[in-house]
Amino acid sequence: MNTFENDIFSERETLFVEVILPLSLAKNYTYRVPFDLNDQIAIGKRVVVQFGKHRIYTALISAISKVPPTVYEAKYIIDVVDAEPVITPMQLKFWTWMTNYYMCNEGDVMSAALPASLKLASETILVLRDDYNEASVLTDKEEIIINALKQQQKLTVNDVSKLLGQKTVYPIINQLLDKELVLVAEEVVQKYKPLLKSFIILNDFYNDEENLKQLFNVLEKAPKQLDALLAYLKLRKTNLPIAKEQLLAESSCGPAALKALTDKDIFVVMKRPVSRLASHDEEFSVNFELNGSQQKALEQINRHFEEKEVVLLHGVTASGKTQVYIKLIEEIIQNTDGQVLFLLPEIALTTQIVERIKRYFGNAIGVYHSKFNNSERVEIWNKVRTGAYKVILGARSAVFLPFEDLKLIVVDEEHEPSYKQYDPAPRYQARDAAIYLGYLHHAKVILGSATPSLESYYNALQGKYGLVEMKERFGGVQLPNQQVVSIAEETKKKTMSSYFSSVLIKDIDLALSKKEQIVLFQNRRGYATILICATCGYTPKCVNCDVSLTYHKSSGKLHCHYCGYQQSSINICPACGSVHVEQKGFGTERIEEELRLLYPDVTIARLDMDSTRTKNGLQQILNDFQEKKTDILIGTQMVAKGLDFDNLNLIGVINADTLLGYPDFRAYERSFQLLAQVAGRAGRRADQGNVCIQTYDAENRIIKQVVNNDYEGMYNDEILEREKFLYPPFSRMIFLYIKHKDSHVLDHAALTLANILKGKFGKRVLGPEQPLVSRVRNLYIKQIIIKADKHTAIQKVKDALRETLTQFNATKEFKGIFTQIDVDPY
DNA sequence: AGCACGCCGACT
DNA sequence: GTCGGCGTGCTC
Repeated sequence: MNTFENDIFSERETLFVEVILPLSLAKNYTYRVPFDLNDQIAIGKRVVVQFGKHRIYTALISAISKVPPTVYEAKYIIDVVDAEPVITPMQLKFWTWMTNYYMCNEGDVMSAALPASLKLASETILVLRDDYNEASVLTDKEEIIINALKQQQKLTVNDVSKLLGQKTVYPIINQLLDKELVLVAEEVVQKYKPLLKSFIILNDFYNDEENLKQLFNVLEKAPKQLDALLAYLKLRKTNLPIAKEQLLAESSCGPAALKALTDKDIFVVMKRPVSRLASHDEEFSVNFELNGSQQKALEQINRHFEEKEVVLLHGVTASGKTQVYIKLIEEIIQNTDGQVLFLLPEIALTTQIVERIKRYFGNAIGVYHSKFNNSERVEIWNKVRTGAYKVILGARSAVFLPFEDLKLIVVDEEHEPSYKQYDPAPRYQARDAAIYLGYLHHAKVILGSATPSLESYYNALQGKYGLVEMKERFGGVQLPNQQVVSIAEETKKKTMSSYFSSVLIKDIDLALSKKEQIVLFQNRRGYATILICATCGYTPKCVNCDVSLTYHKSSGKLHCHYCGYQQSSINICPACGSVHVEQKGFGTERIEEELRLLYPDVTIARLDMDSTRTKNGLQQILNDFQEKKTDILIGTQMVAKGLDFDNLNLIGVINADTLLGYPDFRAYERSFQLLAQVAGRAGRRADQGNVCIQTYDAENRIIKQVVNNDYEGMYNDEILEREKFLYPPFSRMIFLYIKHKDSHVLDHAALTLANILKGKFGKRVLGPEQPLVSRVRNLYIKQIIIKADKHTAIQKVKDALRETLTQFNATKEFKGIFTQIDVDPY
């Protein structure tokens, strides 16, 4: 770079950079580059810029130009943060695609993609001026600030606010600035600090044999120090750096002796950054054999990969898909230098599958998910970038990692709804984004599921994806024996014991007698769903949202699951004064309680969002179950995901109807997937498992298809419905949410907007409708749906929609209206 | 996302 | 009068 031409270039040219700010802004901003930074800027590097009056942000350079902006004067960038770009050109392409496809802002994508620590924090800081003039006349408040500054050198704006006990402090600060008493210093803090560890090195002087001998003589009188030296010399033979605590552990000396040696300059302490991540040094052990159907599946996948980019692996539960993935990954990392991305639903990442894969790939594997703290995430980020990690196991956000050379992407449980991000923007579907990421890297993509999403299966049948089926369970284990129990019938015969049918009770008794474990599934957390007054029908509702409050017995409070609002429970109906307030509906907590009454001597645990809130809560509950400390585990959807227990042979579904009744075109597909997934947990080892599904609607076709393991039947029925009503995969959907605090203003705005859109897109526009929850956090919500059939150019629709919204938002009448777009809202 | 500016009601 | 609340618009 240091050619003669470049030097001229860097001194003479005035350059401008377009930057992405980590904010939800509709466009990017242009800054001017000071001459002395000219040779440091590059696309993908971060720069420090001032944005607005006082805020300092780290922005990312997305383009460099020599043309100054015409309508405004660009501010200078303050500094360049990185020596090398942190974002690759490939990642920027990926961001651009995501911005366009999901109709969000580049800043949204940047916020989602970068670990928080790579975005620098800024705080506006006040300092006393050097030439501070004591003689100035001060108001009381000014004096408070000045005195505080004298004591502690610097204050943030926030500090001042607290100090004075008032919110509006800018006028006062401005006065101080005007009087030339204080200065505003912007301090950008790098949040990420590598973990430093102390290492001990012997002063080079003593590497000389003679000098070392003399040292031994000198240390005769200090046995502890001598011991430390001997331990050091012994450890040094391993040729590994010697950590301070390691030396302390190896020798009988204490920190005092070590300090003495350091003070005498015999030892030198060096601080070096080390990895925060526990490393797994186990050897690769990949010598397992695939069974016949797995081997066949592997061969078919590889054959499809010769001509197709994406293959759908449809394998029944417990068919051993994971082993097939492992072989595929192994082929990549043994034969190439490339990387593999293995996507999993968040919940599955904390469980056994991760352990299993770690066992095979040891140190070359990185795990990335939301429970890691920032420092850990940056480390993983860097290791992906340098190629130290060959395999990355991650939840949906792992698609943003800086892959160098991606060769294969595995999307396990590809039908999982958790691959979709709902809030905030970017509202992306990680499975679909992964396919695009694969396209960018020329990597192959494998989608795996026992119950593929209708779209993926449709794409496979259409020949867009390769299709590979595995219909045998691993080790020839039979599919569980599934039975359906009609709650209606048992209620009539009065054979129900609270929520449990006589059939389920019998099964539980049998399993307990055989010392087998049981999982009961209820798709609802909390104790009772709602409280209802038996006299007048009053139900307590959330003050901010249009939903009934859920009663949680453990806290004794009513909770809103949408905004987190809580209030104490009621015994007396506030509407009519009646004391007959009853609980209606039942969640996991209530089932646990009822079950304890029936089985007082049995250990029962509960697995749901409430019982796993703490960091290790989930792992603890799962470990207890694994170690057979728990007999019965009651859980929500969480129990359906990726759990694999040897001794689990009975699964009870308390009430399958709650799933089926959901007013959504995907309700049946989702119910099938969930029930099949739950049922698949039973009997994964030698014995045939048992599944007992309780329902009011025993004749429902989905229930029958679940019992018969009839995925194709479900697919055929559903795909006809989808075609008839023009739902995906026969159309593309865009949801538009319109929000405002006043319901009348909202109604009017939504209607107007819908009419504008109908004028442009005709009958493809549906609504405005009232969504299921029509008010959240004090904002009323309306929904407009755009359904574009397959022959519509979706990009044109998006362009037109964006234009319409820009115009709409600019209309005076609709200024306060808040719109949100969700592309592919599923 | 912040933060200033402007308008409005409340209170020393 | 000033303080604080909230709505609105802007940031290269």
